[in-house]
Amino acid sequence: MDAPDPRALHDAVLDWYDVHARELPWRGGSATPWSVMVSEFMLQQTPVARVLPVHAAWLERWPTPAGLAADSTGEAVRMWGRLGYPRRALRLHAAAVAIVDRHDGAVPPSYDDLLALPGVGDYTASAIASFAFGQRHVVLDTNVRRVLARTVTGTEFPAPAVTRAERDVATGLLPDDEATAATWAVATMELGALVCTARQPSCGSCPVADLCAWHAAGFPAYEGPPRRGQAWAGTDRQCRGRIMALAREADSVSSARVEAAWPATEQRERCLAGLVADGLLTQITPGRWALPR
DNA sequence: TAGGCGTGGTC
DNA sequence: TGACCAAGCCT
Repeated sequence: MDAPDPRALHDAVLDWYDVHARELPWRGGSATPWSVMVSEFMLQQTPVARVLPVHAAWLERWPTPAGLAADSTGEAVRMWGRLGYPRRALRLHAAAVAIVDRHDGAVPPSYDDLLALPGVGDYTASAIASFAFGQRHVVLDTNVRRVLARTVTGTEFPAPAVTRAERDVATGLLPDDEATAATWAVATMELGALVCTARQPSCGSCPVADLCAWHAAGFPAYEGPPRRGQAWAGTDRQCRGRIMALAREADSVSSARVEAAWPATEQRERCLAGLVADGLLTQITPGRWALPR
């Protein structure tokens, strides 16, 4: 099965998006670049449904990068709530500070300037440049990678890490026109999020089912290397999460409370030290911790 | 580059 | 019911 005709793919995906796009607060003409940027940080590994309320509260409190930059990192971590990976809150705060310092408080439109910000990698820089500024960029997130793996390459899942060949495919498929390219980026992501999903894709209602190489090949099962699992029970991650939950809920936390939450001494001490080293926690007195003031 | 890093929902 | 998954980044 050959790769589908690019124009047919474009037309089908763009037409589908025109009808089925979700209305999200960080989309549409009224969304500011800052709103887009905040959403991209929050959506790194966190589902849309959980991001929505936190994103709204965040923008109400800090409508601009300068507002966040003027507040403490601890407040950012507290507002982050239970989105997970709280270091993202730290990085978003640091990015806001950098935007004030280097870009007069305005989210920069340049991919390179965006990429230089803390917590911004290739995906996030491309996404902000594309979604907030309408530029033409390859936006390769997990959704787009899965859509291209299936429709173009004919495999159920993409490789564990982005390959050169994969990037070439995405680049070759990017529409020439800037505005169309930006819509293509968000439309392919949306298709992956709503239809071409990881576990039970809705091929019956997919606009490109008749163009899809994986479909044409009879849905061959994934044969690549095993995909990375995430250990959880008993890990440092769980321990750190437990401690951070305590710290978010109170002005400060005693060592007795931490000990009750995580009895294993060695691991508890290691995680406490790690959280302090990461800037997520401060030791305010011997045996008492708090979010950074 | 592989592994660490939160949290909760789904089937 | 316990894997698997969710708009990744950093070291």
